[in-house]
Amino acid sequence: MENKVLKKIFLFTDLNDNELDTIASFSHLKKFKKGEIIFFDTEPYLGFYGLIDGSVKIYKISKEGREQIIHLVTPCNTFAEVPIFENYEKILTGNATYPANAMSISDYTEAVLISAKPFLSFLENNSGLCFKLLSNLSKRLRFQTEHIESISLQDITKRLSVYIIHEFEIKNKDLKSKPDNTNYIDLTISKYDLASFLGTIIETLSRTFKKLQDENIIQVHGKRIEIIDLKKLKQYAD
Amino acid sequence: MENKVLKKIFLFTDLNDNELDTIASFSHLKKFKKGEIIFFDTEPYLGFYGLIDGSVKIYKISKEGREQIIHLVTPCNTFAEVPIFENYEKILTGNATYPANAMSISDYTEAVLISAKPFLSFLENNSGLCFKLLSNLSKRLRFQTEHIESISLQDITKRLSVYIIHEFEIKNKDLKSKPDNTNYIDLTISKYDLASFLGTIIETLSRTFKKLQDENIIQVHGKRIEIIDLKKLKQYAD
DNA sequence: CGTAACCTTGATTAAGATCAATTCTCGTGG
DNA sequence: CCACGAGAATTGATCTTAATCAAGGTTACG
Repeated sequence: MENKVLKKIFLFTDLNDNELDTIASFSHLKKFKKGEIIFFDTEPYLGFYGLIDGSVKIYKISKEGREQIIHLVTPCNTFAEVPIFENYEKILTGNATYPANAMSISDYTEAVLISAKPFLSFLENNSGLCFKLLSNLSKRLRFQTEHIESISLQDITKRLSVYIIHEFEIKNKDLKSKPDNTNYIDLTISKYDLASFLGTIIETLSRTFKKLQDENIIQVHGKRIEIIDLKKLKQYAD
Repeated sequence: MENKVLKKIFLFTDLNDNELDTIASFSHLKKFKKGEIIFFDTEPYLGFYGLIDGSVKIYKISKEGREQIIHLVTPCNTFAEVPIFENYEKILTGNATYPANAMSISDYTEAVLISAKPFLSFLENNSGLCFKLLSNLSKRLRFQTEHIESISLQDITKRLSVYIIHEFEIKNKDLKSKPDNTNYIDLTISKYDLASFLGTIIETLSRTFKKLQDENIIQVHGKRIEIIDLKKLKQYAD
């Protein structure tokens, strides 16, 4: 694998070619089609992933078959790092498992699998990387704290409003170079996955979209959500 | 502050006296009565805490006043480490805030506050500590993943059963030296807090206890929960 | 152009929240 | 030692939100 692939991963951007070579020696690129499983939460842990292209959902499934998305991974980010540091013994003996399921949710997903054991040795001599990992996990933790709060304390209208506004802000940030006068977002995930991310089911999501549309706050055209009344939407989001 | 106090904190057990002295130089002990606030989620971030004695709840509150406990802290553990690594800039400029609220929930709580900035400098020269922190945050992350799953996908009977069995197992582990033939647990938190931890309210918790009691699975005497039929309880917990 | 995946809409149900009224428990001071 | 009062917990009646069940419509793509 070429170093420029590894370098895409935020965690590795500061590494030099030598260090990247080392990591490349115990990593390999994997490709997944839409709907393909990357790992199950019962599988023995091999290592963590860096997402190069596409998107991935990390999720849990109840006995009844309902799904809750824990995390949506975007390119250049890593996932499934948690087991590496949880219990060193388990990594060495191969008794660690993944904390949740992961599935590719875009047509072409490319991810680098980085082996746990050699990565741990590498990490011992690289405190900068350690700090970056601490930062990654901390951000994830903050995000999950807010996810718990949202699912437990807010109704679905609020959760959806927060999501739309958040996506809208990300889009504006990306486009901040050119003045942007668009008033819509394009959903990057299916409505089924959006429902699961918000902790609900697709029927309820559909009704909530309709409710916001009936109140002239948004206009839904397939995957495009036009924001008619940002102020009212923000009121719902608080 | 004496080093033996700091040494109680799991994160610091491997440090030598010299290192402990350094940490002590930018830490100080604080005491809280039951119900006292340790920090609010709006407050500027000063540093993280190591709990010496008592117990602490980390929680969020909705606009309507409903509370969701994110995490229950037990002695020897740390809390509020997240902001340190999230955004270095914000720490330096004093713009970081706590991720949630923290309140003492036992009569006498003692906690050490460790200042963020000097701790970060100290950490740069101590990779062992870095690894321990990575391990701490990873465990927390795993726990929160399960918390999200539980709140979103499981009904309250299951959540309560899981909690009781978990507490029972902890108790048996602690007592594993002497053969233990007790079949009860004593709640270490108020029922109000238990409800909030399980993502519900006290009335519903009360009804769920009653339901399990009516089915002859447990017997509730105040804070003591007698387990009559562990097998059935495990069925509910799955 | 046919089929499967995706999405919407309606009717009904169920779990748990809310509101309200008591009761229980326990620490404090008279 | 008892009485008081506050906080904690229970119980009942009702309401609300969102899940479930069911049917039909749309879209996209080979």
